[in-house]
Amino acid sequence: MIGGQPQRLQSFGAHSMVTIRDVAKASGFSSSTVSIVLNDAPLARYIPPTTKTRIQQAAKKLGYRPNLFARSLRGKRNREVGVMVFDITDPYCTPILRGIQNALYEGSYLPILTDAQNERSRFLRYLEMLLDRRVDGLIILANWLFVDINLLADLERNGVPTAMISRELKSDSLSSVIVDNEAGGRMAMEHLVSLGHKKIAIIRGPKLLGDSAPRWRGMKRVAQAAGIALDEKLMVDLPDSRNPLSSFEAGLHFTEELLRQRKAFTALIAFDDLTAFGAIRALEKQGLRVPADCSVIGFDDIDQSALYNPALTTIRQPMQGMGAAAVSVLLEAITVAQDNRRSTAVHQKMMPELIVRDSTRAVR
Amino acid sequence: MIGGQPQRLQSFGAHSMVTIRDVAKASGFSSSTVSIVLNDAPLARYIPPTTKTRIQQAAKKLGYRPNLFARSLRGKRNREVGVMVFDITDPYCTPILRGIQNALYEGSYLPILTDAQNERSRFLRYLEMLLDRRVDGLIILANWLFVDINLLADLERNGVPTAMISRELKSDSLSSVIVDNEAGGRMAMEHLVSLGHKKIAIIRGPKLLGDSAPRWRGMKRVAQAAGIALDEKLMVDLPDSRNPLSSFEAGLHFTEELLRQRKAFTALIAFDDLTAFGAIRALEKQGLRVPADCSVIGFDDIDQSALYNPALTTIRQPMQGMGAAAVSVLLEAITVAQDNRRSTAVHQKMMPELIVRDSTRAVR
DNA sequence: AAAGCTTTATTAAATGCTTTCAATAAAAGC
DNA sequence: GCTTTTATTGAAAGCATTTAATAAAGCTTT
Repeated sequence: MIGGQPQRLQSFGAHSMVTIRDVAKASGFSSSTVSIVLNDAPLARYIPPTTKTRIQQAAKKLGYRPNLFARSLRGKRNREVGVMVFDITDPYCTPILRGIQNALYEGSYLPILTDAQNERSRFLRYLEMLLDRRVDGLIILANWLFVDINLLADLERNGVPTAMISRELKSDSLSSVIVDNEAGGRMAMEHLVSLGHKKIAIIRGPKLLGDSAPRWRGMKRVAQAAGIALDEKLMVDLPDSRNPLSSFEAGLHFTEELLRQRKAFTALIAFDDLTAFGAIRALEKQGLRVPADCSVIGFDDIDQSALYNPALTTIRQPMQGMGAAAVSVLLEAITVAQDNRRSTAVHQKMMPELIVRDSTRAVR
Repeated sequence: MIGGQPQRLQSFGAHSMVTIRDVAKASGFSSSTVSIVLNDAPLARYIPPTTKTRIQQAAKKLGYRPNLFARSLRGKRNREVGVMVFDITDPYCTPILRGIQNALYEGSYLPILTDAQNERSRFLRYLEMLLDRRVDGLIILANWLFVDINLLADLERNGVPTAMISRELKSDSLSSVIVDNEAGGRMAMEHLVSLGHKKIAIIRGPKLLGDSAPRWRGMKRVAQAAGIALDEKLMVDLPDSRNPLSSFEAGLHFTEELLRQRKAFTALIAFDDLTAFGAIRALEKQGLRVPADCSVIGFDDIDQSALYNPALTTIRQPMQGMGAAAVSVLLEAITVAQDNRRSTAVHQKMMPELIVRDSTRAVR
């Protein structure tokens, strides 16, 4: 036989360069047929089983793997999704990423992860890189403040299907998945009320953050309904700072402030778990025991809250679920976009859950 | 004009389809010239500035972005790196990911993140997907047990430049970056010894884990040198289990065991920070205060250790640095591979650092 | 000043690999 | 004998990069 291919060890070297032509040659059919068979394209209907198996076997023997560059070049899709995070060190991200990962895996998509490190310029640079790569879609984990109007406009303009997690959106081209913050606020307050607390300190979120207001609203409603007068002196707002690691420091600082005022309180609602940790640190520093002298409740239920000392009572966001939900919304949008239909954005709100642990207790 | 292109709004839709031809047409040169100019290829030397600027301006005006599929198809490189993690919820990962991300960013590479969720099958599937995508390189964060011989062989065979973090390797095709575990063990023990502790409990790592032995060796050496007799009764090994979240539970459980034996100890060295948290929980449950009644020291310095209650004394792994180091080793290997030179693996060992916080104290 | 050689400037065409459309050929059905 | 259905394929398209080739201009040399 002239020009016989040398036997080659399967998959030696960099996923060796077996092309569709090689399979064609080896099976005795044209590359068109091979492509049709291997992709089970519509035309495969006309191809007899014998041919199919012969091609499949040849492909297998050679260890053929289609070149995805070529495929994407032709087919305009990628099976890659850009996942943009503002600060990957934020423990809030991790379970969401897990959820995203997992859901993408089901759909055989791969995530390109970018971590903006809270820098706007990085975010934009990454956005550019991802669009250059023609990702099929974008998931944005807006765990930070400056997802402003301009940014949203940029995102809407690029026309890539996009789902945003943790930021309430009205857009009808960008989808969103958020937790029901108001319900969460209610739950926190209800829990404390049910334990008999009346003098409740509250560390509210930064004004600029969309989560802050609804949580506060939820708390207020419940307090009102229970006939509890919330004391403005027992409340602070976290600053609109940009460093989330400082949540802890902020909790520490503002709790110390509250203590300094010597206005008594028996419970404290923190904006999130890290803030709660800070609050606990401050209380213990003063010699106050949690929960004996003061109950503390957080928000999020990040992984370490269960391990904290004391284990933290908190409002759990279904983070993995939110990640998964974002993916499913996105994949839907992607298929719609691929059919050139205009997709309409979905806005999903998920229920939080009260997790009672050891940092809250009935008032004495 | 027959068949004239309809005017199309710039960058409308998905990063519109401006090709190099369009730039060629607009600038009045051929696509070859455009390519040469825009990439500053060797031949650009012969191209006069006037031409260059004309082309650049045209490219800019049209908002031309080269199609990376086409480029990768031709050039065989991707500027994507696969980052494989065994369990993204392990807090140990996060700072490493940050380090990787950051270093890749400098080199204009993008990471595809895969989270094997401690399942071998997922890992293999992901490996396949990444190789299909012809990533330029692979970074593997081996923060879990079963990176066994077979797996390593698989990795060596595929021929893609690879750097492994946190697993000691002898391979001369796979590079590795690890912490100097023995030094870490020494530091932990030295610290306790310097505080006057003599009765020291130790929760060692799982036998199967490469980190365990050297850490233990380090501790032993220091104890020996200081004339301290380590009591086998005060030691346990973590089980070779597969769920890392159970680090905490394991710490809790084994510390309770130790306490049940009623063998006195004034300090405890935990295999890692999560184990230390568990140990602290167990001690406090018994009414023992940390560090007043017992000092506890961890290993890793994950982010939450500073926030823990009490703030944890620990041995810090330079996690961001390790991530960055892995990237730099990898990028080096990638360029070598691209020149078709045979790359030789690099094995880097980084120094840990003692971080003294509030969980250790001089013995009474 | 003509011929020959370099250097400069530009491009046509080939390459990378797959998918898909239109076309052909053969077989089957009426 | 003519239309469908079945089976297969050539060629085009997708887009950028690179090589080899061409063309023009600039220098030497005799």
